[in-house]
Amino acid sequence: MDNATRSERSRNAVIQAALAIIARDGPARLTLDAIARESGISKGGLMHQFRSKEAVLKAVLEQQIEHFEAISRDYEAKFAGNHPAPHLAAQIATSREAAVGSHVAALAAYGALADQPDLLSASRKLDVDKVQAIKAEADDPDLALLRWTAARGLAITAVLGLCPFSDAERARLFDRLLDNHAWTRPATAAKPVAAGKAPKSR
Amino acid sequence: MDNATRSERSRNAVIQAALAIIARDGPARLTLDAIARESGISKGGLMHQFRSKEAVLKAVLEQQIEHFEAISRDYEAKFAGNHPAPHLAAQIATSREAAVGSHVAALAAYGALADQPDLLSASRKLDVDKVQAIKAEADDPDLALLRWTAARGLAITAVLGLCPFSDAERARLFDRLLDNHAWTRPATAAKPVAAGKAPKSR
DNA sequence: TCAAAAAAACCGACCAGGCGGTTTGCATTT
DNA sequence: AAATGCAAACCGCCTGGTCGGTTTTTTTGA
Repeated sequence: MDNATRSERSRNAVIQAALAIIARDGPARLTLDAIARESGISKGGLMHQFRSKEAVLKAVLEQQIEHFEAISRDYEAKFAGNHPAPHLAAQIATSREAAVGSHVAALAAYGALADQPDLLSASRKLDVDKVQAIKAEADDPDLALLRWTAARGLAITAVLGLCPFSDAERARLFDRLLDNHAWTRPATAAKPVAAGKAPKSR
Repeated sequence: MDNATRSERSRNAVIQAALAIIARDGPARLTLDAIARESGISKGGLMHQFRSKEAVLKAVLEQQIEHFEAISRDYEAKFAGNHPAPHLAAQIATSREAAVGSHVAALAAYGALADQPDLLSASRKLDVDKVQAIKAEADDPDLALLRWTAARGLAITAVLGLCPFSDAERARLFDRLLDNHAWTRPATAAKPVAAGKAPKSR
């Protein structure tokens, strides 16, 4: 087998093994030996592909981020044009996916955050862009941001097992968040409540 | 010194030490030896007061939960009577406090969640009650829940360092969440979007 | 074209340090 | 004198990471 694809295969097996362990046993049991065992690769091989455990974590996180970025892109494409606020809708829909899927993503983040908080800076950076897009397209930017935040909160709490809502209730709330004409800007509120920043021109 | 108060003092010192370590070094560095060192109590003494590390974690979490419960009660008292939705307002205000304070609370939760997810069930149980109260007092229950969720999300992401907003922006969003007359129910939406559950009588 | 050599992928035993927890012994309360 | 609170040395396990050696692929150069 080709050398490059060999490495690729191994690295991939490692990432999948790590995700499986996190999903099955929790982030606390994600050890290098466990990863080696689960992936069928020896520890030496594992350490050849990833210099350290942190490197493995990083790869896992990047994979998960890319996974949800892809979903996000799909929704963006789907909503573009025929939706009054496509970016917002796409992000809410993506959060909904994160909330229902196997909760691996944030549990991985969890494990990472405990040791290396900066591994998540990448994710936050992506969020900044999305926030920009949501603000730009919004009639009432703060309202849009809050809808996004609510969706985010719903997803994170669900993944972390902190969500006090039933599945049905959560689904209903996501629907409401997505239902654009349930969120018309109240006539009285342009409302930049005292907060230094000058209200953006638009 | 009295025996009971001596124990009390020690237990308290341990909890404070644990919080200090989490805030300063992160949850990963919260070891029994570190707690003993930081609190000035020997490891033997520590293990005499707490049977295991899990017991320490539990005590720390309970302390933090009580801390925010107290804040919550204060706001409840403040808003009761003179506010159209006192419970909701109180919870949003409490979340705001959590977002600005030192981020110890959720980092503690973090450390706990990695090993013992059930330690947080207490917190979730309290949330269920709050959700009930918010629903009961609301004109548009789902809207109220979403405002609560948004506040929650804002707080959690801030604490975890995942919030893409600036401090000023976050403050503005909290203000908006609290501003009750910016959240009138849209005329068109009673809106129980298809979701099995019959709309509660309330 | 094809060995030979270099490099890359891989293996699995090994190790040092850190960790949660125990034990033994002593001082102070009850 | 019994019990409680505390001290400090100690223990075994687990974990991340290393190391010498083997196999497989790639490069070299005659």
